[in-house]
Order: sequence, then structure tokens, then C-alpha cells
Amino acid sequence: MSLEHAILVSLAERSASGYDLTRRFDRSLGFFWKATHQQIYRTLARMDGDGLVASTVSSVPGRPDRKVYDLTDAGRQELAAWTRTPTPPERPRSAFAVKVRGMPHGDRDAVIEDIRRQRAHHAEQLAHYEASAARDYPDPSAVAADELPVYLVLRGGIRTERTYVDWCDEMLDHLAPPARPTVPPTASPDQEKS
Amino acid sequence: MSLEHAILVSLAERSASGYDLTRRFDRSLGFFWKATHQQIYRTLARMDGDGLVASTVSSVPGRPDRKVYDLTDAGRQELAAWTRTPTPPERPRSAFAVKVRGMPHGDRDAVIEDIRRQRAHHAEQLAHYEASAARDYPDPSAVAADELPVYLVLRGGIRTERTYVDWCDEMLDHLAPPARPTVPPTASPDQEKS
DNA sequence: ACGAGCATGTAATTAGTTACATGATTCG
DNA sequence: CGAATCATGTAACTAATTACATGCTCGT
Repeated sequence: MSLEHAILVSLAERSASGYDLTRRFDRSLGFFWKATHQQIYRTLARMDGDGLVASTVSSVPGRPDRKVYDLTDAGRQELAAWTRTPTPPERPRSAFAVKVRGMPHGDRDAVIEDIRRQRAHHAEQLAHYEASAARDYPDPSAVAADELPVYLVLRGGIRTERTYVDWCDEMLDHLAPPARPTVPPTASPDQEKS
Repeated sequence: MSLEHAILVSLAERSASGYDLTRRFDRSLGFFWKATHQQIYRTLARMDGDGLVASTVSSVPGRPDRKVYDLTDAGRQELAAWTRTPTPPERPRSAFAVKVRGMPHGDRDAVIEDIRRQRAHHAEQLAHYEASAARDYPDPSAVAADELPVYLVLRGGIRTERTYVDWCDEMLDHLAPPARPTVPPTASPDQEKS
């Protein structure tokens, strides 16, 4: 039930409507926890019922009404209590790794193509994170104490994406070594062990 | 519905009972896709109904009966077709990153403690992967072609775990520098192997 | 005789995804 | 006027988790 805690963290940083949260889960927070708007509205409604959050309707004339949520004291307590519980080990779910392993039983070229696509995706994500870091933290040795957690999580994102890109490159080196497209030396599609 | 495909990959490598699969999902395959036995039995039953797998009961006297599953032709086709579809971008689910970000609104020391725990967990996992690699692939430049995918996925695991450990160290450097005597962060993954 | 491990399942609950649905405002 | 974005939801379905349940065998 961790979406609940992700919402608590986000609301603790700043109050928001369901719509605001949806956009946050598409950006910074969403790099580490994805959620769709349906999930968010439903969970928010339950949390309201449980007294963890409270909403006030903000009616700005000439705009649709917004239900703006805030943490209640119970919500703040729940969040603090959660930080005191050990994080359970994450259960990996990498369809990509499974697919690479399934390569011998499927379409080799298609999987290589998929690795290229995956590499491109993570390279893009990495570039995005690094741009954020350069913009928001030009001097990493002088990050303000209250911004440290956000900075450190961003650092985690950078490290993770870089690792992914490097891994893809390693795989491509093994599976599709830089071949000269014009003149292949020998027409042997099979790899040989040395 | 990717557990289905993980099962197809595993059965393509070697036929197995539900129990066998459960153990595989606790070991090698499970490093990239976790599943409990309930999930596996249920999914296996559905796949049987869909004609992707077929079972034969193996009765060894003096042992409980086993339902041993194999891929059918339809299963092999489905697996091959799956390798031809692009892997959708993975949606991150890192409760740990969310908790780090929630640090300012919770118990700082408890979160630092959690980072240490997380570091220990991933260091252990890393050591395990590196031992496997050293045992099974003593000469990485001479990995047999048919073992390449398994090797490359293991490499991904090693890279991922090392990154995690390094990230934890970076966080601890920022959050609790005096508490740690100088421990080599990355440098030598000393392998105390037999 | 008893506990550990083998082997297979059902049931109930919770979480997540996909599809459907509505209405208002702003910009071109 | 039509498309895009803001803003909020319901309903149906699929997947995942947790708890419960059974019976066999092997070693001590």
C-alpha cells in the first residue's frame, strides 16, 4: 500500500489536488513511483475516508473547481511512522531482462532491436536527469540541507539510468559487434567460441 | 501479463513442475522477476487451459506426484511472438526512493538506518552474483554463444547491484559522514572465493 | 513420533490497469 | 467552432498478496 505513502510524501511537500498529484507523478516523483490518475483519485478518496488527508474546495471563478488536499495530523503521524519502518526488499520485475534471456527461443534480431530501443529510452531519461541536476544543483558540494533528500534521489536516478545505458552497450558489443555493413569478412552468422 | 512470458522462457529452457518453477523464481530467474507459488500455480493452470503448456503426471513411487509442464507448439509460438514485441518502458516502483524523499517529514535517523540496511542487502546480492559469475564464467571473453543471454542478464544484475551500493554510500557520505570509518566504497570487489 | 522439506492447491483481499464518461475553459 | 488542456470521477477487469489447507516422505 505504498502509493498511499508516496501521496503522503508529496502532500507533505506541498498541498495539491488530484490533478496536481497526477502531474507530479508524471514528473519528479514519478521517476521513482508511477501512478495513473484513476489510482490517485481512488486512493485519495480512501485516505480522505481514513482521515489521513482533508480537502477544501477551491472555486476560482472562470475555472473548474479543484479539491485541494492537505495532510491531517493523523496523516503526518502516519508518514513519520512509515519512515520508521524498514523498507522491504524490492521485488524485481524486469520484463526486459526476461526477454533477453528468452532470446535463444525467439527472434534474435528483434531482441537486439529492442535493446537499442531500450538504450535510447534510458539515454534520454539520463540526459533529462542530468539537465535537472545541472540546473538545480550547479554546485553539488553546496546543496542546502533541506534539499539534500531530493538531490540524493535525483542522484540515484542518474546512477540507475547510466548503469542501464552501459549495460545495453555491453550487450550490444557482444550481440552486434561493430560490423562493417559493406564487406563482412566471412558469411558466418553464427558466433564461435574462441 | 508478463509472468506468463517469464514462465514460457523458463519452460523453454527446461520443463518443470510448478514447484520447480517456484524454486527457479527464487533463484536465477527470480533475480529479475519474482513470483510466489500461488501466482505460479494459478498462471500455469490458465496457460494449460489456453493450450500454451501441457502437463504430464510423473509418478515416481515413494515420492509425491509431480505435474511436469512443457511448452506446446502454441506456447513456443507465443514466446517467439513476444520476443518480437517492443518491451514497454518499465514503471519504476521504488518505495526506498520515496522514503528517502520523505526524510524531512519523518524520522531522519531511522531513514539513515534504513539506507544502511539497504546497502547491506544489495552488497550481499552483489557478492552472490559475482560469485556466480566467477564460478560459471571464469573467462568472460570465452562465453559460449548459447550461454550469452544468461551471462548478459547476470552482468545486468551485477551492474545494478553495484550501482545501488554506490548510491547508498553516496547518501551516507552526505547524511552521516562522521559515523562511518573509512570503508572502501567501490574500488575492489574483493572476492573471497574458494 | 515429529519436524523439515516436497508438492499442490483454494479463498479472500488488495492493488493496479483499461476503458468509459463528463463538463468547463482557452487558444487559434 | 474545434482541439487541447484542466479537472474529476465510475466501472469492469486483471494481477498480486496473504492466509489457509492438505498430504506425502525422509531423517533423527
